Amino acid sequence: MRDIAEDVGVTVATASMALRAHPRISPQTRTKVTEAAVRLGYIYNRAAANLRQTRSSLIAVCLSDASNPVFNEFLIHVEAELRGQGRQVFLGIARDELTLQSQFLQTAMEQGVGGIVLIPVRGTTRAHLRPVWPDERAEPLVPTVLISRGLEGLNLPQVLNDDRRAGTMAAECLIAHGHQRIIWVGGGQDTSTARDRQAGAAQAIAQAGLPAMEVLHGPTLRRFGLDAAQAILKRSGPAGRPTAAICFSDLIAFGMVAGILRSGTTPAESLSVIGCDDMEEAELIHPPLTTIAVNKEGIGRLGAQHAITRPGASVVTRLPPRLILRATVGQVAG
Amino acid sequence: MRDIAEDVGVTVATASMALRAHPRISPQTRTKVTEAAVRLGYIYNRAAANLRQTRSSLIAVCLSDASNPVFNEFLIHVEAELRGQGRQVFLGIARDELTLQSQFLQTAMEQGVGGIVLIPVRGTTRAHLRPVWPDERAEPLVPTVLISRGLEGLNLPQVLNDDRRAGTMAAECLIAHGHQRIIWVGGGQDTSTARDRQAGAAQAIAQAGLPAMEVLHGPTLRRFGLDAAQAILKRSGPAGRPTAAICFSDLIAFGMVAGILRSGTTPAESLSVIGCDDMEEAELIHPPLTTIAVNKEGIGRLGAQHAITRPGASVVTRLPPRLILRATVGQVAG
DNA sequence: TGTCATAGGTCAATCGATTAAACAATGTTA
DNA sequence: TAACATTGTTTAATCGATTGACCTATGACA
Repeated sequence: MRDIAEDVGVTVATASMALRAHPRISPQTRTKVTEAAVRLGYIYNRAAANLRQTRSSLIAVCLSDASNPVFNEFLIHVEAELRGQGRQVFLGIARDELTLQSQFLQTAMEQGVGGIVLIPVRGTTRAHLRPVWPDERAEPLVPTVLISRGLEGLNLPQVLNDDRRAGTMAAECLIAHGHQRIIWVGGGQDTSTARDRQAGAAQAIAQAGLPAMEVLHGPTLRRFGLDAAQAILKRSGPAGRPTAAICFSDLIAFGMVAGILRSGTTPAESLSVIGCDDMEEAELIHPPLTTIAVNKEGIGRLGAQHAITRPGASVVTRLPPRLILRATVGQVAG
Repeated sequence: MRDIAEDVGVTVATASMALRAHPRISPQTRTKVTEAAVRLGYIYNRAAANLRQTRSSLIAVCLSDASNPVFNEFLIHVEAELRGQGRQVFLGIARDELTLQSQFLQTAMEQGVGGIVLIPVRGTTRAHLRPVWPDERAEPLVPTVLISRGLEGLNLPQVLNDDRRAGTMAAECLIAHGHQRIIWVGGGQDTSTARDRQAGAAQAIAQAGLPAMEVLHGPTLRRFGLDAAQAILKRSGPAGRPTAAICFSDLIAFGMVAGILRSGTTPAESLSVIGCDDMEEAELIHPPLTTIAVNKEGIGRLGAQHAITRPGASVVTRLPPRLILRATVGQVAG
């Protein structure tokens, strides 16, 4: 920048203002400055600018875990929105470890990010957010938003899927197809997503007057779904086992579908499967997966916006899910 | 930092040195300073430090396209290695657009990154790298490394899979199973990955004295594989069509497998399929996919290292692939 | 006792940009 | 013609940390 100024014969201040098209600068000098900038191959130092302005165009995005592709789908939309808003992504992957997450938040603050989009690791409490939120009584140091997974009693903006509703929709879909013995596969009690979806499903089943659903908690992995499906199908006779499964996540549903095929049958005829998320591949596996679609783009984009302009207090937004009927839920005979 | 200095009763310079455990500072003052730092909730401003030091711990990582999950698998390993080395990730997703890629490289330089890991968008030339490499005769402004996809004649460090070998291995596997009519599905001429894999396969087929393989180029999408499989199976009688397909990427292979199942048959009995990449789900679909495994961790980690410490001139590293025999390749009858 | 090394700090410049306030030149108004 | 706006630019402080040069006790040695 000094070079430019010298080249044109003005001061650095003028050059700075000229480059930012400040109204106080005459058009002539501005063009001269911009030309010189190009000619000299000038590279704007955003970090220096941020330092002076004590605000930053860098936004931290922390994924609890990248092994579940659905989080990458969120990431894509968050990144798109941020870029559209002239922000940059400072990425962290917490690998489901609370300490990694805290460390990342710490470096994010050190790097001077202007906002944070967080898919929290399971078990996250206020204490783990201390790097961004040292004083409980005040607001976080920078606009911070939780997406996809909620954290209760936290007074933080959150953008979530309406997971309770999603669970209900899944159960209702199965019930409408005549299923009476339904099993819940996957999840656990340690994320709001899993808790809410399960609670929603349980509620719908209770409301329909059906026996309480069996619950099989487990990790969000294809492998778990695959093993679960095979185990269920091994149980003696169709009378002794559920006819349909609600999977906490599509990832598990994919595994179940594969497991069912490996057992030599198909989902619709032996064990109906409904997933949740509507991941990209859901319609492209065989047979195509019936699932509850989560508005990943809506959540990602709104989350990104909230990380830029702090929304009022603790706004919890829940976007409605949508039922996608495909081929893995069959009508119960009789 | 000023607050700390005042609190302890030293100058800012001393505080700075104390926090970095400079030998000139006595243990006593150091502990006093560190204590004060904790007590006052001090947050290290890495950007300011980088500004002064004119070097940065931020490393740019640019993905050509996040819709192919294999790039996310690379990302995970790159991130892990960078974090291990005390660096941070500045992420960009180019959505397969050259302009987005150039824009990202520009912002990366503006942000003052210390290195760049790039999976280049198809069609990338030196001109598109100008933001990082303005002067052709000199080195890039910061250590820059290409991973996964190579760019010819570029005098840049590259860490790649040995794609030619991968293509050869795939073809040899099919040939060993008795296949004579083999079709190539996916890819094109615009990435080194696709070109090399295809060339490797073609070579193996020629060497075996078999008729040249049919080629069906197309986008790296499940959908393309699915449609391709159905189209191939619709051709009149087994005599008139290939008995095996080499897919440019697992993603396409997944689609083909689904398409074959939708046609009411299975890969091993009607159209053998071999993929390339060995994505996480390859072993968890039904039937499990035979594929050529790419050393994604090796490439990701080595790439990350090269972006930190510039390796000698233009080092092109090709990591060897590995054949993973699973269930989608069948023996040809007769 | 005078000289010198050493330990432990302080001073002040610096990285690259931004910005409030001061200033000079020109035009405008009473 | 004197007082005042207006326009375009410069001056100098600032963001937060780092660092080479300089300074001051204290103890060691001749």
